[in-house]
Amino acid sequence: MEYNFSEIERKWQKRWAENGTYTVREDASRPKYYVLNMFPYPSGAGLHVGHPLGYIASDIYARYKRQCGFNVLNPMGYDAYGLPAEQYAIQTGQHPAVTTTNNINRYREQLDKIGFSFDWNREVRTCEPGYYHWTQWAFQKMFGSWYDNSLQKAQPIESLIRHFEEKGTEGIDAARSEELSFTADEWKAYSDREKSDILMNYRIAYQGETMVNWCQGLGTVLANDEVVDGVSVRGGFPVEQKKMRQWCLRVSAYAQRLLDGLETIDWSDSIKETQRNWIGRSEGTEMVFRVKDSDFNFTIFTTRADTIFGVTFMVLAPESELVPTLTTAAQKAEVDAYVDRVKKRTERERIADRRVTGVFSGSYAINPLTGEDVPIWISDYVLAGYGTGAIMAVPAHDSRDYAFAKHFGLEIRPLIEGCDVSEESFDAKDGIMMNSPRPDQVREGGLVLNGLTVKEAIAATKKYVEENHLGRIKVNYRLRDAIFSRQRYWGEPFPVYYRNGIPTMVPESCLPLELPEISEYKPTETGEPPLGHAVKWAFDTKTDTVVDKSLIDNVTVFPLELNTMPGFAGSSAYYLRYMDPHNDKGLVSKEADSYWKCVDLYLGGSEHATGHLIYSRFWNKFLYDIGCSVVEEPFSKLINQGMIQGRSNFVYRIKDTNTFVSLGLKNQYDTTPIHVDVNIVSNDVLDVEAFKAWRPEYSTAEFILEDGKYICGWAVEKMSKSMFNVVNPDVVIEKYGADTLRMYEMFLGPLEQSKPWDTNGIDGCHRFIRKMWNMFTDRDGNLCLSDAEPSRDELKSIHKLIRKVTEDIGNFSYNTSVSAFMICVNELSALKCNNREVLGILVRLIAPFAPHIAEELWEMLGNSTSVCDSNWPEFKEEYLKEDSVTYSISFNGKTRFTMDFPLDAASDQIQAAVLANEKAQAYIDGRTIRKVIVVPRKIVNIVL
RNA sequence: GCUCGAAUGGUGGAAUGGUAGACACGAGGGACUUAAAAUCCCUUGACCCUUACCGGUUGUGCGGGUUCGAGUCCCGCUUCGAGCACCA
Repeated sequence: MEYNFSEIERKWQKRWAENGTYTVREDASRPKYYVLNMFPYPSGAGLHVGHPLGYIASDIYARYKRQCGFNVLNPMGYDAYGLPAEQYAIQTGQHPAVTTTNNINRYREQLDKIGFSFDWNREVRTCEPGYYHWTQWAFQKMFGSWYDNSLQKAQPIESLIRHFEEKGTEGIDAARSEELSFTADEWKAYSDREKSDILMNYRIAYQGETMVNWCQGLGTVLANDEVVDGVSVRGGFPVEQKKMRQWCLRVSAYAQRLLDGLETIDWSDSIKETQRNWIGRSEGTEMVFRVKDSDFNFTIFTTRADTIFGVTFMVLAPESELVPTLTTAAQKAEVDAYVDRVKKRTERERIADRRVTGVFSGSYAINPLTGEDVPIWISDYVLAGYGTGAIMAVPAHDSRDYAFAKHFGLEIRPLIEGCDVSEESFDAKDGIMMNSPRPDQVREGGLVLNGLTVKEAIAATKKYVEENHLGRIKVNYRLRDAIFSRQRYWGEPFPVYYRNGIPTMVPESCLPLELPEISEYKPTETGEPPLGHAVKWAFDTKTDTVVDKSLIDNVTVFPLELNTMPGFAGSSAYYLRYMDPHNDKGLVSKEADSYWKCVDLYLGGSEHATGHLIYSRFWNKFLYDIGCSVVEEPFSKLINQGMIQGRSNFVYRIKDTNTFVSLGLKNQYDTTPIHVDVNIVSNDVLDVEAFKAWRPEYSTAEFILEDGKYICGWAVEKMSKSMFNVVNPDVVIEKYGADTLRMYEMFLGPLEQSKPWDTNGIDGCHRFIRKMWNMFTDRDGNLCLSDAEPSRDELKSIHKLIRKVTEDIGNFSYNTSVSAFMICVNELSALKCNNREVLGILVRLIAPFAPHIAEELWEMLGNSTSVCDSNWPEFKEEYLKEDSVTYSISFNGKTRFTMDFPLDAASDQIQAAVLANEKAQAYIDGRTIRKVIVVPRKIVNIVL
């Protein structure tokens, strides 16, 4: 029987589906294991060979865990809302739901061919009402919550209202947008509108007037992680800063917990570091500066309190609320002009042009330690959104302050011994402090830092500032709240209506609030988001139903929200939904959640480090606070699989001809490299006939060959259609089968590393699979197995494999385990092994990697159950034991010869035997032996 | 600028401080074959010695160090990649 992979693979894929082999249920008698991939956005281009890399890796792990006796949850679904489907809809008028469904079907078809162990009964699609019901529900819960800093936990908003009614803001430590202060009586006197506005200041999902990243090209606002270098990640359109009323999520409230949580999870250092950077915790001091000749004072934030004696000016952000207050009449015109100019600049221009600009406000602040007057300047190098939007400038020890001081001719006062500030500032946090003013020059009990190290000086200043009530120790975070509205159609609608302008939640019983049909996917003429086109988009509070907009009377029928939620909304809690995907009473049942708890192994690309992986950690922490998720961190182990890049091939056309010259000879001609479809190139050899047929203009092409072949050049580039380097897994499966594809993708290199797809090595994997197949059958293709006792060599070989593969899967080192399979099969072939027991072990070991052939062979071995339900083979050390051990004998660390010793020989016996050896004497040759080192089972080193 | 990674043959990549280059590709040679494909066997870091065998030198980005012994550990660089970035 020949190895007919297409028939075998079809047969088993069908049988798995029919038998529900991968259906999983909660089972308290078995330990659980939850494996998850980041679910894909089903794009129109379908899968290329890079997509399945992570799925294969996690499928191997899932299958392995199952064979180890775990009840494994390995689900798959689709992140179905997104911009490309909507952009396509704008162009073609095709409903995004239609294109999305088509794309999903295509993905499913491709995925099924690879032989994954997904439980498709648990599939989720973020765009389905049954799913986004719970996205909307979570949003409402966040709206109905505030964050109590003293408990470090989300609380129901009702408890805050109660507190306001009893004590006003007194004694509340809440995460908030702005510091507010009012009494219980004042609270009670506020109008509904005012109360709503005040509560927005505390809610976890809130509406706020904030600076947002507005992208004209996409017609929507974007989150910080969706903007890179001042342009949108999708489309590369310019992004500007604009003040808009938007829904936001108070992610910043969770900054410290998001940071602390990193210590408890098994993620790569680089991802953790990226998240730490993004959260940007910075420990420093807030100091209050009085304004000269005024009752006014303001607060600055600094991490270098020790440099207080080097302050020679202050700087405010142009957007700072302090600017109008601190600008003197004389400076007003100049300041206004400057602020105006800054406002007009887009983020992009600000980044591109970093020339020093600024203007003097006319006012002076008083250094709280020295009493000295320092001028207050305004400049856009200070950001309004960070710290207090105001800084104390120390040009000697901060490069930005230095550049500013040089430009405007301000004083630069060095504070660290031996530093040279004539050319640049000395920013390093080391050295010995100097130049503190003498105690008698400043206020009584003045601070002197001379002679201290920078670190000591920071601590001493902090202490002094606290004790003298000049400010306080403060921790700042760079992490901002997430902007949660998008002016787009293809997303979750907000379950919100506007009761006389006050945002109000539709009752929970009305969820899901379904996305309405619209006639056009563009913004309306009045600039409203696309949902402005929806006719049936008003909320009737009498009947609790969605009704026609024409019925809006603002008495019982109100307009519904026109924004939709961003992409990360639907992907933030999908892992919980997989636990209980058909539940219509809740996101996830208590039982399912307490059984599956959290994702044990999560695989996905590192590009989600500052987006999805922050948002879903935040989202889960919130659900944990309100008792809907049993663990605080959703993903206990994370592996970032690398990207598969394209490997492009080139042909070289001689200028102004239709003649192509092979790589090795191209230097003899003047040539232009041209991308050629990698699918008509094999091992860098061009299929000349296929090339002629590829494009009409090449039908008459001529070739200059080397050794009768046309050799193509190559380069590693992004996998993309325009480079003709996209490889479709279907094509590979057609030619080699899914098992070969799976083995080869793993063999390509370490999972976490990015690497180019290179078909050159795939034959090796395919040969290996055939070779394994041939071990089970004789020359005529008949099954030929022996029931004899396995030989010692066979057992040794197979147990070496058990140990290696078990160890490698644990480390996700799949490329080395594929090698181990090859070695073992070679060894067993050489031994002409056809032993039923040994081959049974081999089949069980390879089942996670190449499940189709494993099932087929497992059946041929006479088993009636799926190999998925077999046990993982047990490793026995005893089979690896040898009679003797070969030692390398080294002299001064250089290996000269080898010797065998009995297995249990003691080191002194070994020493004696080596020294008695003739060869050893030749190397010693009269020199004194200083030392003899015996490394058990490996080496004897004689030091002369 | 700060932070985190990485660097090994023609290529992808292996190596708990202990024989560097496993395994695979490619290349070269051979067997089988009318021929090709497929399959199998041998060689394959560089250099030197040798008719051949045997052998030797050198070798993991660069420079030091620790060690009997370093691709691996320590110190100092170079280059590449990633993240953050007027974040005070």
